[in-house]
Amino acid sequence: MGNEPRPLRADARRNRDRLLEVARGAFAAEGVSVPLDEIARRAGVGPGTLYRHFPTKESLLEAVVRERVRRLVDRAQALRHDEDPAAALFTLLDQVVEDAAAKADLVDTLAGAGVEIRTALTTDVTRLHAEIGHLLIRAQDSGAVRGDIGIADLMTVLGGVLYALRHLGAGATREHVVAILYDGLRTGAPA
Amino acid sequence: MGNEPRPLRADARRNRDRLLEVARGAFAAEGVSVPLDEIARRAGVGPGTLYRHFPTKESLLEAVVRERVRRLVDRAQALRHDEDPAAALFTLLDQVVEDAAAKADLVDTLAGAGVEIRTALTTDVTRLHAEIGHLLIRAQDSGAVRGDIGIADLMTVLGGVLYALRHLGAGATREHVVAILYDGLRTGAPA
Amino acid sequence: MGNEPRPLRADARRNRDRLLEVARGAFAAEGVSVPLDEIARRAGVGPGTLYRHFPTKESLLEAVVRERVRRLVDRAQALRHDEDPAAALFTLLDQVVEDAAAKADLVDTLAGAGVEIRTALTTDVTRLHAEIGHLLIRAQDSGAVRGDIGIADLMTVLGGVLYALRHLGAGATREHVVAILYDGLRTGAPA
Amino acid sequence: MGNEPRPLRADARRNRDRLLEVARGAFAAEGVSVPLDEIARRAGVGPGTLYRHFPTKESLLEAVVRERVRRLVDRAQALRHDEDPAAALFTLLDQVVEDAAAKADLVDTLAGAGVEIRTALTTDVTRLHAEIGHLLIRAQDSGAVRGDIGIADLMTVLGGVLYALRHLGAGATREHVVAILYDGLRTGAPA
DNA sequence: GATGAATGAGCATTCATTCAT
DNA sequence: AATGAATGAATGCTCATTCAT
Repeated sequence: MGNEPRPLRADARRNRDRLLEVARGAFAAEGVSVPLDEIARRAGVGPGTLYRHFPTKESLLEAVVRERVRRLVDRAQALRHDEDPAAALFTLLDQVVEDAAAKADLVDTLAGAGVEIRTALTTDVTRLHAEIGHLLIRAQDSGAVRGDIGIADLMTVLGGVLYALRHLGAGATREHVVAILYDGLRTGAPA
Repeated sequence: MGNEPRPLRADARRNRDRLLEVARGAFAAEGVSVPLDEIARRAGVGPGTLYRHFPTKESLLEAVVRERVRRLVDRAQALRHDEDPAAALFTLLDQVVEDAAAKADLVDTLAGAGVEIRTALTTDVTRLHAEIGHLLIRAQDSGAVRGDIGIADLMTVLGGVLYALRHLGAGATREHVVAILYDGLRTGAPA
Repeated sequence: MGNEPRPLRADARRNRDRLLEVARGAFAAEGVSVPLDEIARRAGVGPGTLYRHFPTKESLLEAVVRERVRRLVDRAQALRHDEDPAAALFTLLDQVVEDAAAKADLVDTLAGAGVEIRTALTTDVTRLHAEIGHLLIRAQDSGAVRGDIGIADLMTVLGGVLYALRHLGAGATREHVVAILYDGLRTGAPA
Repeated sequence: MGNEPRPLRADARRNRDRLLEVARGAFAAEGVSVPLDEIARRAGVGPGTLYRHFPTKESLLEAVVRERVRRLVDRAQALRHDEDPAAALFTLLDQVVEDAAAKADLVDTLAGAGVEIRTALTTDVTRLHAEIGHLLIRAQDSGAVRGDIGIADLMTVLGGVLYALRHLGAGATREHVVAILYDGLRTGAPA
């Protein structure tokens, strides 16, 4: 196809990496409204260079998010055949939560719904859904997780939890928030 | 003190109401970044008229959010002495959820953290917290709701749920999302 | 001609006077950029009322300025036949300076050049020029005031002095500024 | 420290110069209220470009004024040790007048009072005051200039004269206006 | 390939003027 | 005649995107 990203020159690669790194931090800390000029400045390149690597702001956002999604997909795959299915699910959720807790405005944009996500990301998100779905079903089959919910429900709730974690009110703790989610997922809740 | 907002002229009242209505919808659907000019346009008035009623964007946001908060405070107060404390709490949560389900980027901005909330709103939000806190404690005392969480945890989770409901993924249902939250709040969840 | 301002109703007269009074103070203190709404508010009337009396902002400005000009014309006329022509001139200048010293952005707009002055004022300004011109010529004829300048020069310098008085630098005094002008006008300056 | 304004690219330099030129003319002719967009338009650039060079309106004003002030400081310094102190002072005043005659609403804003002047300019203005003050004292010591006035008086009067020159009434001449100022400054004027 | 200057539509806000009540 | 709500053009400033160097 000649369509795959031909290997970049070393300096270009370096710039791209630095831009992603800076963007990750900036979006996480200040939200998606950070000006691109600012990201370029912090990365020590001109805005034109940023543009060469990411032709629109959205494409930069996408790249940042994709990275995270892929990492989660990897983790989910590693847990695919875990012996304790419920533990596997909660371990992954722990990782998602861990990963996103400190992160930001994009993670929830992503996890929340896929609302604004474009084509390129769809594949990765779909795969993540599939992997988590696999873990969910195994956990449900084991009897430890309630059987009345589907993967879409879980993903939606997860988005909400990520959002909540980024907006922990004074006096609230991550542990409590996560505990409520986990207990709500488990069977054994009263009729 | 003669300081109360004297009754508006009929046409002004009409415009103010229309502006609030449009703003409510616009903020809910598109987020707080909707241009004021756009809100004015949709309400069929000039930007100057919007300004006359709401001298800054924040004041408009505040007015929209305040309306909702006050309604919830009223509802909470009506449940204050309900015979079944747990039922009272869940009834209020139902109402919050109902109210906010289709609504808003602001409600969660509100419930989520109080991120950008100014003086005028603080009072109302504080009162809402207090009322829900009262219901929570009564429900905990009755033994039906887990005792290890505080009002801050509940408000934070609630914010997350509202967020989730606004971003229901395809295949997810409001009932399932809410069920997970409610069961997570109840006692009886396994250790 | 039926064109002269028919006598106003008592309340209208009162409003007009109050508006002029407020406008005088506001323009003097804050400059011509004071919003009309603000002037109306301070006068305790609606902007519509202001508009009824002064159909444009400029017309209000004009009215304020005209008042001052007319008072000066009256004073000049009173000095027309004074026994000491030079003293008469300097007395009038004193009065102009006195009048304008505390005043403001309009006086110099006026005195400076007539730059922005419209038809209605022209007559009054012309009369003021004529009166001061008369005093100037008498003072020149008496030998006390330099003969090489004309009324236009004097008016221009006067505008500059008024301007200077409104912008007295720290450490400068009105007396010194005026002394320089007066001495510059007198004969007897060295060749 | 590598902190000096690195040389601009040729095109940027050209734009910056053109903007300054246009701003100089516009402020001079129409006053400081000229819209920035208008200045940009006349310079043939977008408002963003203006912003790149001058991030606020005030900074543009400052730049325009600073240029003039610095030129005058230079001229004053060249006259510091002139043999004829009174001639030196009047020569500088001539230059100020010459420079500003056709110019500007800002120059007088500057000379007049320092009304709106910010930090960056303060230094230059202070230096100009100091230089003119030096010339004034030398001229006074020589006996040719009246001893009862200070530098603040002179600067204030100078501001007024600049103002007057920009508002030369019909029939008035620059020579007459300046002659009045100069003679007012000289000794020998009658008591 | 990199740079950073230029672009220009867009935003929140202001205010002289008009007009329904 | 007074009121004050509405209008809408205009302003200073921002920033994603484009393009000359």
